[in-house]
Amino acid sequence: MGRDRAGQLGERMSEEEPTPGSVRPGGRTARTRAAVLTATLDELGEGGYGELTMEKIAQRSGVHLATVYRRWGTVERIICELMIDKSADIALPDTGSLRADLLGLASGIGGFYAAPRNRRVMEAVVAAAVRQPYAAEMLRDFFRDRRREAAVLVRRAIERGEVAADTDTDVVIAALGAPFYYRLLVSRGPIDWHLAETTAAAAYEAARAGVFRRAAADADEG
Amino acid sequence: MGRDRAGQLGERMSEEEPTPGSVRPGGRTARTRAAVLTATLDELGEGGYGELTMEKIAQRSGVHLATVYRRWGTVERIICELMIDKSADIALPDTGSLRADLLGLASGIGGFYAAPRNRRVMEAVVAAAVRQPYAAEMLRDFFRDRRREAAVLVRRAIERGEVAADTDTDVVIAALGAPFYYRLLVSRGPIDWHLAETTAAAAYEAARAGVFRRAAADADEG
DNA sequence: AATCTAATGCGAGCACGTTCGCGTTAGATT
DNA sequence: AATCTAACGCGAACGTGCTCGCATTAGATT
Repeated sequence: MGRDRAGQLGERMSEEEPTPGSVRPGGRTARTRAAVLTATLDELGEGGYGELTMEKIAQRSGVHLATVYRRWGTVERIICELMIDKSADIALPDTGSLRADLLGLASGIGGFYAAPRNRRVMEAVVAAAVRQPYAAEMLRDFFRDRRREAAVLVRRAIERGEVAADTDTDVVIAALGAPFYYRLLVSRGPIDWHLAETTAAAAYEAARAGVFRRAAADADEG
Repeated sequence: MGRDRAGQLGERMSEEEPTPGSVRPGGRTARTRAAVLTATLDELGEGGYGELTMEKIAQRSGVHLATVYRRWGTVERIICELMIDKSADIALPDTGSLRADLLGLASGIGGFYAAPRNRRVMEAVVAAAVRQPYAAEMLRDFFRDRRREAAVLVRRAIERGEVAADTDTDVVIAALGAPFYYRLLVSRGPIDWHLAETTAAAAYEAARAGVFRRAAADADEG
């Protein structure tokens, strides 16, 4: 694992100076990394992104401030690495019906963000993405990949004939996820079971109605 | 004056010392305010939230840095005020059918965020909300109010008998809005006509199917 | 086990954001 | 029009975030 971390995070175009920690990923370096990421997660759990500073991370982790700056440079980079690291794989169900699969995925997402700590990490990543371009790229790519993984649910439904063959799988998954992030970032309410249930049902009904077909958005009505 | 500035810039709970600009809102004060908000909007349009600083705002607006600090204290407060100020009323259609009304509202939202400048303001507000509690409150309340205004579309549909009487109007509007903010903040792609069309159709089909009813989320199927 | 050097610890120094006190301006009041 | 004072302009000073050079440590290599 981790034998070549070059190009792992931000934009490293010029082939100079490997990121500290990328050449000797063993023993001490790994401990430092773990200590910093753990400390960051704890700090985020307590105060959130607004009160997160490099100094607090350094103090809590026991790693020297200059070391933290050398390896990550900004709190945003640490947050990005933390998210990829936590990358809590939300289980992809396979029940045999799209409706149940979507509900399972929705409850997985809901369960994940019901934990305040995970919610804080997500908030921090989004805020970081607004401020730093590389964080925005990371966020975009990360979620694109996750949607691609989840798209298999819809492909199976297509094979079963539950939804139209030209259904845009990515859009279905995006439609399933969107309400959670709206609740998380905009309306800022609790993420509960009702949200998961409603969201899954809405995505299902829309998909069944052919709303997400690639060819025509509104094919079967009127 | 200036005998006791305690608590001026922070959270203002205690009934002391009015915010600068609130006592004499006329002439010069109004010009200063307008200059700062305009400058902030321009700065956001160019560099985004990440490169927004009090000093840039002061320089571009021609207002002295100390004055900007005294009246707003943080860029986040300026951003909040800017958003409330811009409060670009997205028109609420009244076509006689829920489907067309939802499509009209969606295209209104889509058209608004298709402008990079408006998109940047929204991004900044969300980022600000993650960092500062009062910005989070403002954001939550602001969007709650806007959803309430838009809920009339759904109420009319209920009266016409298009959807169930116990349909949760707020949830319908939230479902209509969510995909835009997901696109805006997470998947970070362009906000185009197709998104508006798909989103409106999805919300409509789900509402028709009874997904958003208050009593039971999944009433009419199976 | 001896050697090499990436990674870390340490503290000084720099830069920038932020605050403060005081004098001035201009809108409001009489 | 004379007076009052909130709001503003100005520059100095403060604090914090961030960087840099050097010594030390410890993982990797032979």
